[in-house]
Amino acid sequence: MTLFKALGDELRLAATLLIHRQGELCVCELMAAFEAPQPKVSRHLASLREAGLLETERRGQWVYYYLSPHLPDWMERVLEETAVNNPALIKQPLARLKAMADRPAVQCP
Amino acid sequence: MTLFKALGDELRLAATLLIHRQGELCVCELMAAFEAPQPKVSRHLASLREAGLLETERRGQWVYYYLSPHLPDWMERVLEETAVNNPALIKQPLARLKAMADRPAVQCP
DNA sequence: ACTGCATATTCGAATAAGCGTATATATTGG
DNA sequence: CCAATATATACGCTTATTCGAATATGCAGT
Repeated sequence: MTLFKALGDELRLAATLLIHRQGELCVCELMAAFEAPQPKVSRHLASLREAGLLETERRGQWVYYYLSPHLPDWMERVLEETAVNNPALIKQPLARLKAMADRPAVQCP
Repeated sequence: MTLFKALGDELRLAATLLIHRQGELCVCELMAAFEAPQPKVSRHLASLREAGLLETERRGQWVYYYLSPHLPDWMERVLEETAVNNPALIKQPLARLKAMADRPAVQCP
């Protein structure tokens, strides 16, 4: 049961929720959303991946993180409950993400 | 969002689920269930209480811990999901609890 | 091959968590 | 008041986490 330890850090929790909300995000987008230095973001994403929560796909120079499709249903429900009931956790990061300039590969402009 | 940090420790998570399952438990029952020393149990329970997950009621020499009635519904659902999908977490503690001798104030013998 | 950008990793330092032992507090029953 | 039991807290120590700075890797374009 490493789920809760993984979500026990504020940045990791918010990043997970933001990724859940957005489908997928690359490191530089998360840096912008959380105004956090690159190694910090990278490290936390790595531990989320090691915990089995996230998976990655390299696309050009960017590495995209998304929720693991192998996540047990109950864990997805936990994330969903958390997201629905704590919108404040990602409100600002979401705003900064939308305001981000030179965002790579935005799906719907 | 201190919920996940509180549940990030294995003993705290299992104790919370056991209390959720049993309604309420005193410190010595949890010591027996987890075969853990008293200060350890006491400290973890204190941090769960500080996190708002548990409340206490002294009854004679015993202090009973139970899920806070003020827990937001979504947190209760998270606990429920976790309990239902991770029965192994409390299986042995539950067995030891039932096998416990001189258990104080058992509701239904 | 070289440069620039994105990401990952390493390193040492700082901080926080957790533990066991010892001690303090509360309650009960003499 | 005293002894016994249950629980809480304080202390020092060990181990984990987290961090920033520096460095390494990987890909793209020239």
